[in-house]
Amino acid sequence: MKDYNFSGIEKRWQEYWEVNKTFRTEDDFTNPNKYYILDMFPYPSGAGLHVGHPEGYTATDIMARYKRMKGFNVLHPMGWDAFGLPAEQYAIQTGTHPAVTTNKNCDTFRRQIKELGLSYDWDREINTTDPAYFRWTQWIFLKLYNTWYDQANERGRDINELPIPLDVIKAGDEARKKYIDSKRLAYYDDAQIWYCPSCRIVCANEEVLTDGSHEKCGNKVVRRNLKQWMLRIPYYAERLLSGLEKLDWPEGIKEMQRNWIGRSTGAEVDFMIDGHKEIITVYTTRPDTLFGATYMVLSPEHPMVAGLTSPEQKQKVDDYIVSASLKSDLDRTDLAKDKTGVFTGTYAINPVNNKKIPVWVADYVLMGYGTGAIMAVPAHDERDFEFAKKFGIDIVCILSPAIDDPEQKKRIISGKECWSGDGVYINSSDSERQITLDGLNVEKGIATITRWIEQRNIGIHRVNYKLRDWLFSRQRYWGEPFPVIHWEDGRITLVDEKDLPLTLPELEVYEPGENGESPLSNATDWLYVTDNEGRRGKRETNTMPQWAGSCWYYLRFIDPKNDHEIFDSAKEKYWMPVDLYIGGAEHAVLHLLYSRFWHKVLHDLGIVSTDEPFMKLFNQGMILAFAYETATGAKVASDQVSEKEGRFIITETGEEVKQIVAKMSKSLKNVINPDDVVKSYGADTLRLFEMFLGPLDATKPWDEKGIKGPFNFLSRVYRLIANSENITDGEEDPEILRVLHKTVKKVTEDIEALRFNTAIAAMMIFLNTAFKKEKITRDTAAVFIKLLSPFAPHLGEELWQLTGHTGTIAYEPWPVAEEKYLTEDVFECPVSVNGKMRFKIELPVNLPQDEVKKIILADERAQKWIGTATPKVIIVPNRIVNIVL
RNA sequence: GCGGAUGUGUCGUAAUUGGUAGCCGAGCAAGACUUAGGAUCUUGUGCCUCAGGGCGUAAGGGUUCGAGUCCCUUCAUCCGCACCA
Repeated sequence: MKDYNFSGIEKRWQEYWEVNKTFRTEDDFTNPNKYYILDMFPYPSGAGLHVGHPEGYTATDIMARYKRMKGFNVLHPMGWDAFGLPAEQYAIQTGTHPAVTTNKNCDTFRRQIKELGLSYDWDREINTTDPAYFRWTQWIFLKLYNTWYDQANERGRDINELPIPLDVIKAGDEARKKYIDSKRLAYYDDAQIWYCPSCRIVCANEEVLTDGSHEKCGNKVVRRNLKQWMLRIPYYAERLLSGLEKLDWPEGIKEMQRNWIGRSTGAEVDFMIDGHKEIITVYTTRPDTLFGATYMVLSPEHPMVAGLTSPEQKQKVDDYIVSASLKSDLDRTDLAKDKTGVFTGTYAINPVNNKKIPVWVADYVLMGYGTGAIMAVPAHDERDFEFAKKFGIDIVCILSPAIDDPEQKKRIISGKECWSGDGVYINSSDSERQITLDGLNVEKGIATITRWIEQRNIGIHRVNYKLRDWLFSRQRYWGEPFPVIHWEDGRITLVDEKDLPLTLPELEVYEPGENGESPLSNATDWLYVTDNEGRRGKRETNTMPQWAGSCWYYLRFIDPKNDHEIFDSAKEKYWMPVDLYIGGAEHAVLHLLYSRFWHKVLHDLGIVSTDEPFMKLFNQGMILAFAYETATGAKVASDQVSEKEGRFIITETGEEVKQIVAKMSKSLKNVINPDDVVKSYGADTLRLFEMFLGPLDATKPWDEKGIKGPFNFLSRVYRLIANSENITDGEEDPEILRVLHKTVKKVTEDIEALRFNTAIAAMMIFLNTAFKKEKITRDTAAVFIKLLSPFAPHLGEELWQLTGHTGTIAYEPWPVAEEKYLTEDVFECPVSVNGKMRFKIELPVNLPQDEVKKIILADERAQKWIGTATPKVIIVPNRIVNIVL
């Protein structure tokens, strides 16, 4: 009897696929059914794969193989997001060129991935660090630089089509240049940025955690002012928001993107300043509460603070601004902290009633949002309420809350409690200015006051977004160089398209400068350039962030070897959009938002044909692992721990430890390497196990004990089908046929819905049935092998060959469930009494209801429950019968 | 605090979407075959039980002939956001 020798089988078929290029994708435009299925390509770290990687990769692989068998032309590629800090850190420590480290890591990843039997088209492999690739990343940067956003038409356009206002033209060349620069999607400017002194790197807002630490290293970041490249993503905020609606993405991810974009509607309102000529414009979502505005707050960074501060208050205000600038973001945003602020000594005039209200400076108002100034309505805004209470500012209630509790209502109206909900306005009239809101509700109030403000020309309806300009440069070596030259006369030019790629120079030292200069500033030969007129210039020394390469890689897979254009547009039209994109939820906002942004720009420029890149997105859940810690919290490596009578002890010392479930990480010493699993059980078992663990999107703990289930299953499959004495050529047993076709139906539906765990369970049920019968026909075996092959492709190929077929199973037609085997003529009808299942009775399918009733009521088991009563009988045809007493 | 999700045996999970709760697997127990088994094959396995049943899907309430599934309240866990005016 033959036994399941997985390592031999897997090696043989991996070689077969490699030699025969089984999974090479042709750009066969005659097949209208294309399927582009994509994994989030990995950063090839030095540690190699962990078992989380194969989860998503197996899911897409099953789908890809299934679609091929369904006759689709499938694009299923893999590549490397290979720029990044670790290789550069290693270079700083050892002097090894990051490219060397990167290539080594890619080799490891490629080997490991190939050992999982994933059906990628390796001819399309890409690497973001390859100049042939980043040439086009730089090319896109040129496009961003040369694009402006036409707000009227809501699309990006070539910078040469930018209309220049007359007054700018009159002001001369310099003004014209400035104006154009102010409209480009990519611009270079002083930016207040976060800097991580430990990594010596500038961080994007989104790389800084709430507690003010750098997400990469955990050390505290500080504020710096540096010249930086920025991208004007907020121009696309509205389209990034509305575009979400037609996408088949998890609701949670869409919601996170919506929150990140942070659209709000309200109004900008101008306030005159008592004794000054200037006007302060505030942004508010509640213009209806103007009558309750009892003070105003400017952000410490607001440009008008200095000018408005009275001489008596100057010292205090200056001190406050300095102390605010020294605060970390943690201190500034921590809710537990008391609000702080100082009075400027100046008063603004409330436009609805001409009342003077004090102007304060406080750091709870952020310069980066709205206008950096607010009107404060303590009675109807929690933050203002807290601030007003602390500093003894008036709290004027102008809205009677829509609540029943009379006590609470009293507190709110007297200004002792804050109310931000709906209600009816009170004290909100001014006859002189012809405005009244009294008696209205909030919705009507906002509409009324906004109209009034606009009519009086003191403000305007306004939509605001939290989304900020994207800080796009890093003081690093191992990234795409910007194709930019800064000339001695202060001008900036971009490297010509035909001179791309601009490659990285060789360096001796990778260490960044003390003040955050990039290591590239040491590359003197590379750095300095002179143009035809003898003008001297210096190359941009910043490099692009890691997001750059991953923003558009899905487009390069379409035509990865094209050396004269980014991709062939006929191929792009055929393959785009990505039909299914699977990856971790950690990229919910950044990668997916940035990609969508670039894609929309490219779409506006006519470079891509679709408005959105990823039609369906699915997040695989994280795989957690057991970890162990001692009473003092020290982590103990999993392989040093053993179980004894339900307790966990360190094998060597006998010390008891606690078992916890946590994210796999080096520090917890609980990372599981797929190589070990492949070695002991084989890749097919690993694939099956990861899919069988639970729903693809659930967070699941890795418990290797369970791997025996899938392993036994595959062994049994092999023993049944590989041993020819079990395979017959006669008529199939009707029960096997019925179960087989049920399995075909179930597996097909489950794959389509990404429910691989239940698909596997269905195949196990089939096998249990077949195993009991001991024999199956060749036809049955063929159908079952096809079902199994996307999940366990090596075994699928092997059994396909052993049952007398030649070549690969990868393009064999997917089986179809035949209805005639699915319908049965009798079924076990459950009978419940008062909703509780009591017994089952065999009934013919589609028996008329009165017949059913007659049979059921005559049954002695029913009689026992009914007794003398006259029951109501509810019949759900072919499903259940309920007797109600 | 706000937003999203989840809660079912000892464990991972399943349930034709309002119709038999616990499929499939792990673990455990008993047995068979074996020189041996961390192999293989049977069988059993939610809890309680006076053996007729009773109780069970985080807790409580509701709608329904019928609720794991729908509605309300509460609790717990996870994820994201967090002074965005």
